[in-house]
Amino acid sequence: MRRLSHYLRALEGFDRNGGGTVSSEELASKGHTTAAQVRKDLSHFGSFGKRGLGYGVSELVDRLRAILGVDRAWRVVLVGAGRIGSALFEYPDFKARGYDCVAVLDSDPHKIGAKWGNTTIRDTAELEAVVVREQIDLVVLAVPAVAAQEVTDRAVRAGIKGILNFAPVRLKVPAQVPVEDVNLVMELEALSFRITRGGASE
Amino acid sequence: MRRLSHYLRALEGFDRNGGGTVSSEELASKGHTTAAQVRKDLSHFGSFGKRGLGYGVSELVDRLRAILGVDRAWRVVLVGAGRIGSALFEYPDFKARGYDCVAVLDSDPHKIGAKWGNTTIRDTAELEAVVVREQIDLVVLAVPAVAAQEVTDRAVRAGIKGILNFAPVRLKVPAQVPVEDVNLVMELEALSFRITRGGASE
DNA sequence: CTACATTTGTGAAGAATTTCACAAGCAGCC
DNA sequence: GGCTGCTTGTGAAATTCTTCACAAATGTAG
Ligand SMILES: NC(=O)c1ccc[n+]([C@@H]2O[C@H](COP(=O)([O-])OP(=O)(O)OC[C@H]3O[C@@H](n4cnc5c(N)ncnc54)[C@H](O)[C@@H]3O)[C@@H](O)[C@H]2O)c1
Ligand SMILES: NC(=O)c1ccc[n+]([C@@H]2O[C@H](COP(=O)([O-])OP(=O)(O)OC[C@H]3O[C@@H](n4cnc5c(N)ncnc54)[C@H](O)[C@@H]3O)[C@@H](O)[C@H]2O)c1
Repeated sequence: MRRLSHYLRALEGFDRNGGGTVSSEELASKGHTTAAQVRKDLSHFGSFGKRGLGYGVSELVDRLRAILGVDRAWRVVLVGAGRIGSALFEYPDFKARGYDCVAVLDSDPHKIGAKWGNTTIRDTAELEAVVVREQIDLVVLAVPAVAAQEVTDRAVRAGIKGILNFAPVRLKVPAQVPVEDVNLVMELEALSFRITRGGASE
Repeated sequence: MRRLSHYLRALEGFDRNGGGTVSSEELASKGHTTAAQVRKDLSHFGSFGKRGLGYGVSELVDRLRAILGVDRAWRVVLVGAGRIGSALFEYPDFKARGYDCVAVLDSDPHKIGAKWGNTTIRDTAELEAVVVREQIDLVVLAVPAVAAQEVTDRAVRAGIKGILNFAPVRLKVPAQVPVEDVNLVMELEALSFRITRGGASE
């Protein structure tokens, strides 16, 4: 469920404002759903929250973190030190959420050996070794489309647990390895689709 | 429907390989759905495709382009010439799809006046003027979260038609203005969610 | 022209998701 | 303790999305 992430985001806003509890109504108003939806979603994972009061903010944050798996550190390798790769590498929110970019790989001899902060860009040839030695959980794939499948296959064989893919191709992976695709062109197409047909309907 | 974009992507692969027609079966195998789904989706917009044969590739491409609104050029302004902004600006697939980044704005005096290719970074203060004068359709928002709502409000007032938002906030907009959010942290959370619960289930 | 092999378009069945509605639980107050 | 005012948790209804199944169309081959 994608909405759980939204709830977590919204809750963190409340947390800072000292509030002790939130009602499903309040949670729904952020994160654009209904109160009933919020309750259904949460009840699906257990029943926290006190009747008559609402949900304890910090308790619910902890629960959601556990459900989403953000209550631990994830070790990430970035493959492809290009434009998108560098933007992602420096994005502070990843680290803040426990996604630790412990290695950066590229195949371009001009880039290998360069330093980004304290991190040295290494050769993609080391992928398998890095995954195993550094106990990598996730790959962020920011290589050109033609290279994406090959890198994927090698990462999967090395025992990676999941892939965030920016290349506009559908990766073939075994069913146990989840892939999330980010395709910016598709987002723009969704926009123009919604504009050309009148319906807004977020 | 997000799947239409996938169909278009898949079709373009076929197009180059000279093929005259595709069956719903073939389209389904790429883009991970079923043949029935493909037919339902397409029939919802009219009935092209010949029984016994399949869909004419180039005709279907044209139809999908029209449905998605990619059969025209979209004029885009990029607001926020930071790390993500620069990656997006240079991303060739946007232009290839008809999304033309005709202006780049930023509020940082050190960046204003710099050139990216032939494009000069201008002051965000000019936003309204640019939207009107350059007939901008879409805003790509790549500014820090705190600035996002303000830029949005101004763009909306200036008559923007849609927003692609990279800032991790839920923008308040009138119902006629569609917003697509890109939130990379949420993608990673979706990954770790799927990993921690066993289910792959793309 | 007729039989045949395909593949679409679509109503109907089935599944999944969302909304409704309300009993049950909790805190505060008298 | 016994009301009162809220808010959760959750079956049941409603809605939306997906799959099934098959008649209707189209090209081909004999
Ligand atoms: N730039 C964007 O805004 C953007 C947006 C969405 C998606 N993407 C996608 O992200 C990918 C990268 O885009 P980019 O703009 O950063 O491109 P880029 O050319 O700037 O960077 C690609 C990097 O990958 C490296 N590389 C190539 N083959 C490799 C391999 N086999 N192993 C390791 N590294 C390899 C290259 O040396 C280069 O450094 C592309 O698939 C692109 O379609 C980019
Ligand atoms: N870097 C990433 O990989 C990444 C990924 C996802 C989302 N984001 C989001 O994208 C946004 C930008 O991230 P970034 O990493 O590019 O940050 P950045 O700091 O590199 O760039 C932000 C740019 O916006 C400019 N800016 C600030 N206020 C402005 C205003 N009012 N008008 C116009 N320009 C203004 C700044 O001068 C700067 O150039 C943030 O909201 C961030 O959360 C970034």
